[in-house]
Amino acid sequence: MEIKSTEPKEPREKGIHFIHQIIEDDNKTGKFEQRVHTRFPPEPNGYLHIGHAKSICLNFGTAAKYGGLTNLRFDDTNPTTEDTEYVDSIRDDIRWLGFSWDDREYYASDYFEQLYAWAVELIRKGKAYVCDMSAEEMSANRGNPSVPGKESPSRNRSVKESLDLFEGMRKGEFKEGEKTLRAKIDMASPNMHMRDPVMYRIMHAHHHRTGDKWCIYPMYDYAHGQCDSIEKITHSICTLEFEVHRPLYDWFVKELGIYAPQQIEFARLNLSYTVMSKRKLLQLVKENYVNGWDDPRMPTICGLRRRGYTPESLRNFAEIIGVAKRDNVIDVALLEHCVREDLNKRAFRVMAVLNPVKLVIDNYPEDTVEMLDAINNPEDPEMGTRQIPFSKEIYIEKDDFMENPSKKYYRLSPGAEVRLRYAYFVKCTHVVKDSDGEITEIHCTLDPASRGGNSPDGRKVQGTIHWVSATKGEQAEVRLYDRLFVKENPDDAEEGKDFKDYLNADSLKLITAVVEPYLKDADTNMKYQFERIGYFCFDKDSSTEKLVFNRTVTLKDSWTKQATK
RNA sequence: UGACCGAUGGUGUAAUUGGCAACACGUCUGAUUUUGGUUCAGAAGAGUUCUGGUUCGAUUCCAGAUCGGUCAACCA
Repeated sequence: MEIKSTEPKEPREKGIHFIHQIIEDDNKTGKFEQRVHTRFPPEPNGYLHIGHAKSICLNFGTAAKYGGLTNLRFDDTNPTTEDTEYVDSIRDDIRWLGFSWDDREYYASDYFEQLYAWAVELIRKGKAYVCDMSAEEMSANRGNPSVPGKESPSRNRSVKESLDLFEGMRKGEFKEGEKTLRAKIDMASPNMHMRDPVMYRIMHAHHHRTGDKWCIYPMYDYAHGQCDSIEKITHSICTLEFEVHRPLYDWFVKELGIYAPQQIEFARLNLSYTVMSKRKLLQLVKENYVNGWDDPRMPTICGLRRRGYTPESLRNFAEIIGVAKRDNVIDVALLEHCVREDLNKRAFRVMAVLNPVKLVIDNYPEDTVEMLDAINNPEDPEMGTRQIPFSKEIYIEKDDFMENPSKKYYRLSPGAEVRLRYAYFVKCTHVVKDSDGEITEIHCTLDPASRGGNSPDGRKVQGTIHWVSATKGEQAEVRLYDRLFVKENPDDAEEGKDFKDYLNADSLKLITAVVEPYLKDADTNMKYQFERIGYFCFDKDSSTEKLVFNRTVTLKDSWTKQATK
């Protein structure tokens, strides 16, 4: 007799990505004594976008997975572009996403003194020198990938002289651009970054943290690896474009003989129908194509938040898209799927009519308002029920009535019967039109026995439509957002055009809707589903006189898809 | 052009590290449904850029080619 093995299959996790594989290998060999310590290193010169969210989730998520820590480190080595406004927004965004760096909030500028001392050390070792060349000269002498560069005349000046000049640079004895400190590596290297890269430049600029203490500032390449080293970072995760910088990153650490973190590069996120570069996002804001960094059409974290995205949905998105090294374009439909999935579970259902037409129930008493029970979320009974006022005159969507319906249309039409959600079955008797032939009123009779939405005779109706009492409903401004661009890749512009030529003219539609009275008490922390329409959130522009809702995303709609076929 | 990196359905990511390609999104059917939502059942869609090599066997290893990306700021 065959004995079935009850031995469970090795519960090996399938499909872990290459970065986690590297970490698991390192943990096996003990390369970092089983430590995992990452960092998220934004430059405070702009707002974070969903691409950064991917990186944040990767860094914080990786550390959490392997029992390690993540530092937040502001890469503030260029005082002319950076500002505390950005520091604050970056902190908010990371916290909102759900991650914590505890008290490990660092700044590259915290290490300026140490970086300076190390630079002096490199000069002493003959590995760095003060260069007199201007930016133009330097560029002209750098050569190109196939032509080696020319060495600077300053390259062979004495250690003593470089030391004195570097001190003079720090003391402010030179004008901006007059001198630089350069690493002495190899002007003939096939890697352009190794051709005596600049380590320090002179900038007589006020720094948002160090004030006027310094007039020389380290370059990214000289600062980043050393900051990682000081913080004992194990895996320094960055995007692909820094791959060619890695030899330089390793060079500094090696020449200085200090602790060596490992830089690992992954492919940045690209999303269809949007742009991701800081420069372009800034342009959209500056030139008023959108209303600020947190415009709900922006791919910024604050924009997505205002749009109604939840941290959970973004984290799940980051998880689902994976991490690899090949260039990728993620379909926005996947992002939308992630919010829908999350909002379906948590959104409070309400009824709102966005494009109203009046429906009059002829056999219903004039002055009666009755309260009907409605379920707040069929996915979560714990969210309870509420009452909705019903009256003789109500609003329904224009789309939910058709005078000459097609075969598969099962909403309201002359002679047809539908269910008013949570209310009654109604049958259309006739319509009233104005002189232009526009329908102004739809008349119905209701079946009193169907109160609540079911008929005792067991009769079925195909369609259920939503409605709002004409007398008890509230007006609200509803902002219907759609994708910002009409082109899948706006960066891929035709001759003579640029990404702005592909802006979607209909990315925002403002309408006045009528919503059920419950929403008078709406609040910004709540997520709503306007039944049969989409997910919406309460916008901060709301006031006591005006309710404002943003459409996060529509519901999936297999009807219009079929109807427009 | 030189260095570095990459290439798997429409999109993204996998494939027990050499054992006859899986998952998700999207698309399409159908069922259920007081949301044409959700849920459920199912289908179509790639033979892994190409050419050789190693091997009983290659998406995986090797060589070459092709295509794509990144890099020539005193930006990060």
